[in-house]
Order: sequence, then structure tokens, then C-alpha cells
Amino acid sequence: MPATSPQPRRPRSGPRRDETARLAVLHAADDLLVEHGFGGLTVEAIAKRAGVAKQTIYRWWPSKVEILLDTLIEDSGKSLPVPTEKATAESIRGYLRGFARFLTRDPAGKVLLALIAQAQHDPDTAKSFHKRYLGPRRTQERDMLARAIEAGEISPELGPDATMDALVGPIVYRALTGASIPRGLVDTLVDGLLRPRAN
Amino acid sequence: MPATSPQPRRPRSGPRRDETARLAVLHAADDLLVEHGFGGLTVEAIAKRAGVAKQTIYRWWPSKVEILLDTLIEDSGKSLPVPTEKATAESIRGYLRGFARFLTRDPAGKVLLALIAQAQHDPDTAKSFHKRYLGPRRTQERDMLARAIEAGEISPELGPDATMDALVGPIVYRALTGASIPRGLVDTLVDGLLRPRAN
Amino acid sequence: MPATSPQPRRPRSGPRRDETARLAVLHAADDLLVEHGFGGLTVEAIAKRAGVAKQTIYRWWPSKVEILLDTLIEDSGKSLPVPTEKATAESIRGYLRGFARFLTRDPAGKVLLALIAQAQHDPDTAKSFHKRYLGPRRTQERDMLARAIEAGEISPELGPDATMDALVGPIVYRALTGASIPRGLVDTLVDGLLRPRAN
Amino acid sequence: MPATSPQPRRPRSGPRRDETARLAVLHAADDLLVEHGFGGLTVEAIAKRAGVAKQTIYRWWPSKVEILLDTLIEDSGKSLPVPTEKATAESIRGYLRGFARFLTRDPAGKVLLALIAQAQHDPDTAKSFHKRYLGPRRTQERDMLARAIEAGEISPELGPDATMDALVGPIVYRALTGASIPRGLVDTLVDGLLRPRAN
DNA sequence: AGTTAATCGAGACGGTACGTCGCGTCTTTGC
DNA sequence: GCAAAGACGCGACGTACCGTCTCGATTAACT
Repeated sequence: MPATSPQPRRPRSGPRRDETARLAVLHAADDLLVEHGFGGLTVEAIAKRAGVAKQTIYRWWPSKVEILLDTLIEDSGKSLPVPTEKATAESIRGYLRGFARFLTRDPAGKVLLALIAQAQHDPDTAKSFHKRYLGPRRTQERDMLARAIEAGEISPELGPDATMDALVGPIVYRALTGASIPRGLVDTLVDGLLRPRAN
Repeated sequence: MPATSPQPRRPRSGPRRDETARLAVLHAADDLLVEHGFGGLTVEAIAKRAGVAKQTIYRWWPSKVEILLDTLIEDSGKSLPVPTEKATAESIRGYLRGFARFLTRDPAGKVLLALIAQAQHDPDTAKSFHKRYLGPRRTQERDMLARAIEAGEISPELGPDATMDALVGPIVYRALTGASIPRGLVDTLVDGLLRPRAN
Repeated sequence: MPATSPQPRRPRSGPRRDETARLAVLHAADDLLVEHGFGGLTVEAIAKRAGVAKQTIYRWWPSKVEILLDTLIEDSGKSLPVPTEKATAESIRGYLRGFARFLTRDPAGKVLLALIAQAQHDPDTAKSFHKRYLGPRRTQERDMLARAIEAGEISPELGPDATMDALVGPIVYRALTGASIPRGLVDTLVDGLLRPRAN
Repeated sequence: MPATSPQPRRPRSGPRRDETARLAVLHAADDLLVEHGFGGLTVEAIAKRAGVAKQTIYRWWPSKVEILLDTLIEDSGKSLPVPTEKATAESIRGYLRGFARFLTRDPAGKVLLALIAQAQHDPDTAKSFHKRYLGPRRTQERDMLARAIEAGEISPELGPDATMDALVGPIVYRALTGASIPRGLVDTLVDGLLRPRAN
């Protein structure tokens, strides 16, 4: 059972990471994405907008995608928590409604869509996006489903991942194609896919 | 009273568009997308691979996105026709299965995913993608649904667009997140969303 | 067995060279040079302005420089003939004054300057420019000098070429540097370089 | 009463201009001009030869002409200083001989010829060439003449500019037309144009 | 209190790709 | 066979960002 932390040696001298700069970068990236879209989102522009040197960005983030991931994780944790207490069909319905609102109304929703998109273009983005966002969230969603099943609230035909994708997919797809998410969609999905068929 | 031909009907003299070059560009773009992903897809590389001058590309396509759209329209018309004859629940199920196969197996499926992605990054892409691909295809899909409804084969709760998105969304979403499309998913979607609930 | 002219056989069929097109090209080139300078003088622009196909230009001229040479030879033959009759100091002085006027006032003077310039940039231009313009004109100028010497009108210290260059050089140089040619310059050159020094 | 420094005296932080790159560009441009002529002198080739990025060139020079001007100013300052001490007919003669040698033998002479030429094709070049090279040099030459006149060494009939052009013009003109500058030319020019006519 | 080292803004650097322009050649159609 | 029209392969243009680097200046913690 050898060494613990790799470099415990020098506890660092000099100034620590500048929190002001960190937040400025995050907000700048967010704003620029909303204003000019992902295409107009350059590291140089972020740096300028944040009043920060380019090197300061590269020191802390390996790519602009990771900046967006940081904002997404922070924002979606706040705006869109996965229900952990009660687990009824109703709470799942509420979660999906929240998700739809998030994607279409919240600026942070744009970030999520942009990352889904960028993951198609770049394998590194895909990897990081799964590891840092999709994976953890899916874990929580699986829990949510499991609890509801156990409570006899729902009885989906498919496995948890396929079920979640069947619920979430249409919402994401409509957001991706610029369509609104109509009231009845979430209801129909929940009713058609989670409720046990009477037979 | 049909309008006379709007064109002055001057068939132009001089050389016509070089069909060989057109196809070379289309194939080069397709190949490069599969090999290096959208991120590695540059106009310069397409030109080099196709043995064509860059200007020849810009003469006919305003952007690399339009090249991909051309390949997609051509390919998906062949590999994935929307059923126009019979319109049963079964034919819809078959169409969705074909769609799933197309997205996950066919190289042209990568093109579709790339375009969905790029449409998030660039409004022009979005516009063109809707106008040239999503729109026309959706029109055909609406027809398919309408015929099936009329035949009493299905009775979806939602409108045609929302219904199609509910069916297609999960498939696209799983493809976007790199997941396979399990056998039962299409069945469950068709059963849960198209069949009238017995009650 | 003397060979007759190379291809006397077919007196040519098909249409002969279109004189209208030839003149249109010449004038277009001239105009464009004056309007936009040599930098803005492109074969494409000449063709468009002349209402002529690019190929028609390339069929008859190997380069745009030869077009300019054609206009120069034609124009300078008219505006600036080398005196062939009388050969006095006075006629030489008149020739130089005409040359100065040509360079600074006549549009064709711009063509001469442009060709002198282009000859620095491109060896082919230099060769053709010497062979078709400078050489023949210099031959005539040498004759002019020789006749004046023989008539006892002048007695230059230098050989004919150096003498002509000494006379013409300052005029060209001032034109090249955008300076006007002052009245006294020609007189001083003639007096200082052609008249025998009293001694 | 010296003016205080107008600059806010903030000496900038960050990296200064890379002197190595500057010299590499200057030399590359010089070499390429001599090897391939002005026609073959492209910014891309300079960059490649100098081992420098194209942007580094555009950062510091607005055009390749300015690069050449830099080399010319530097080189001609060294190889061809205008005499500032003694001012005799003899020193002027020496200056002209040096000028002839510079134009025909020194690689930097090619640069001067190329710039004279390019100034015909492009107004911006003309402007910059006069302001940065011809003007300053002419100022010094005027001084040279003025001192010689005051010393009674020469008594030209024309004003200083016309006189200098009459002396320099033939030399430049012969260089432009690819001719050598014969021994006697300079002597004859100096004798014929600077010396007071005995009468 | 002085030393040390990591931070920061600024921005120059070697690169790659962009989208455009003009070159000189080639191809089609019509007179 | 010439001409208008214009597509083609080619190569350079000048620009935008990339990610790396070097410069002072500043700022904590550790002597």
C-alpha cells in the first residue's frame, strides 16, 4: 500500500486560482453561446469578453467544450434536479416537463443542445460529455425509475436506459429541430410507455 | 391557363457542369466524414481527395453543409424511402426499423447525425436542413400516418408531427448518444404510441 | 528546291480574325490601364470590358503585356515619330519635348511607363519590350543622331546609345517618379550633352 | 526645451517583436527577389523561406512592398551613403559612380529597381516609396549639391531636383533597360551638367 | 522582511483552413 | 474555324483562430 497523493511535497506557494476570472470565463462563454451560437464561440472571444488572458483559459480548461460542460453541470444541477425523494409517475412527469422547459426556455438549455451537437463532431467531446454529464445524470434517473417501479407506480416494458431514452428522446429531438414541446407530448409519453397496459 | 416557361429558354452555350467532379466531391465528402468526422472535414481536404479545385466546390456549393445535404438527400432517398403504398402499423414499424438501421449502420446515417448537430451550431445550416431534408421527409411521413389512420390501423393521441417526433426522437437520441437501438424499442414505441388503448 | 511560304496551301477556311474584337481589346486594355492602373488590369476585366471571350484574347495575344505593346507601338508611332528628315539640334530638342509631353500627358505614355515597369518584374516582358519597342525606336534615334553629327549640328562625347540614354533618362526618370518635366530640363540636356564644348 | 515624451511610457508587457523573425523575413524577401524576380515574390514564399508564419509577416508589414522598402533603406544606407562632409565635384562624381555600381552590381540594387517599377503599378507603393526612400534621400542630395555650389565647385543651370534627376536619370534608365553603365557616362553627365560653361 | 513560485493580462508566434481572385486551358454551342 | 460563354485545375491572397510561448507585474505562502 504505497504512496498516497502523488505530489504531497510542496503545498504550493504563490497565488491560488482566481475565482473572479473563473466565473468571468464561465459567464462569458454562456453569454457568447446565446448571442452568437456555438459557431461564434471562440476562445479568443471568451477571453476578450471575460477580460482575461487566453492563457488563463488554457491553464484551467483543456478546451472550450469543458467550459460549457462546467456551466452546464452547475446550471442544470440547480434548474433541473433529478427527483430523489418521492418517486411517482407524477414526479417523473414533472421531471420531464421541467426538462422540456429547460431545453426550450433556459439559456443553459442551449448549452446542452450545443454539447450534444459538438459530441457528434468530436470524439473527445463525446467522451467527456458522457463521463461528466450524461452518465451521472443517467445514474440518478435510473434510481428514480427503480424507486417508482418498486412502488408499483410504473411498469415499463423496456429496461431503464431504453425507457429513459424513449421519454427524453422526443423532447430532445424536438428541441434539436427547433420545435416547441406541446403540452400533450409528455403526458402521452408517460402514459404510453410507463403505465402497464391493461390486458 | 398555365404560365409559359419563366426561363427565357436560352439553354446556355459553353461547358456544362462537370458531373464527374460533382460525384467526386460528394463521395469525397462522404468518405472524409466517415473517416475523420465532421471536425476533420474541411473544404480543402474534400477538394484534394476529390481531385478538384477548391473553387469548383465553391462554385456549386455555398458551404460544406450543402455538400453533405446533397449526399444525404440522394442516399436516404435510396436507402430509406418513406412507404407510400400500404400503410399499416406494420409498415410503420418497418420504416422505423429501417431508420434505426440507417442511423447506426449506414455511413449516410453519420451524415444525418452530423447535420442535426451542425444545425445547432449554425442557423443557416438549420434553415437549409429543414427546408431541404426534414421538411420534405416529414411531409411524406405525415401522409403515411394519415393513410394508416384512415385505414383504422392506428389511432395516435397526438397530432402527426408530435407523433412522428415521439417515434423518431428516441431512435435519433440513442444514435446521438452513441447507443445502439435495442430490438424492443421500436416495438414498444409503436405499441405504446400508435395503438389505441384498450379501455 | 526553294521552299515556298510555309502553308500556302489552304488560304484558310472559316472566318478570319475579327478586327472589331481586336480593336475592342486594345481600347479596353488602354482604358483600364488609365482607369485602374496596371494592378487592376486583368485579362478577365479586359475581356468583359471589350465584350469578348477570354479565349479570344488568348488566341491572339500571349499575355496582356503584348496587348499593351500593340497599343503602344500603334500610338507612339502616331504621336511621337522619330524625325527622319531634317536633323538639327533643334529637331532633336523638339523630339525630346514631344517625348516629355507624351510621357506626362498622353494616356499612351502611361502604357510606356507600365511596360518599363513590368519589364523589371518579368523577363519575358523585358525581352519582348526590347525587341518590339525599344530596339526599333533606338535604331531610328541612332539614325537621327548620326545625321545630326554628320551635319555638324552636334558633337556628343559619348556613343549614340549612351547619348540617347543620357537625354531620355532624366525625362523617363521624372515621369517614373511622378514629377513634371520642367521647361529648362530639355534645353539644359541638349546644351550640356550634345553641343561641343568650347575649348 | 525638449518636449517630454509624448508616449504614456507604458513599455508594454508580453513578448516583444521577434528580431530573428524580422531579419529572416527581410533576408528571405531579398533572396527571393534576386532568385525569382518580383513576379515570383509571394508572401507565402517569403514566409516559407523565412521559416515564419504568414500572419507574422502581415502583423508587421502591410504588404511585401514594405518589406522590400525596409531592406532597401537598411542596405542603401550602408552601401551608398550620401556624402555629408566634403562636397566637391569629385565627391559627387564618386557618389554617382557608387550609385551606378549599386544599381548594377549590388543585390539591393534590384530591390530599388523593383520598387521603382512597382510604384508605377500601385499608387500605395508610389506613396510609400517616395515618403520613405526617395524623399529622405533627395533631401540629403540637395544638401550635397548646395554645399558644392556654395564652395564654388559647381554651378548647375537647373534647380537642385532637376539637376539630381538629370544626373541620376540616365543611370537609372540604363539599369532599367538592362544596359551597363559605361565609364564615360558619369563623367560626361557631371562635366556637362554641373560645370559652369566657359564663355 | 525577503524569497520563491505560481498567478495574471497581454499578445507574438508557427500553423491550418477559410473563402476569393485571377490565371491560362479546355469544352460546348452557335454562326 | 472563329467567337461568346464559362467551367475547370491551380496557386496566392489576406483573415480568423488555434494552442503554445514569453514577457513583466502581482500576490500569497514559506522561509
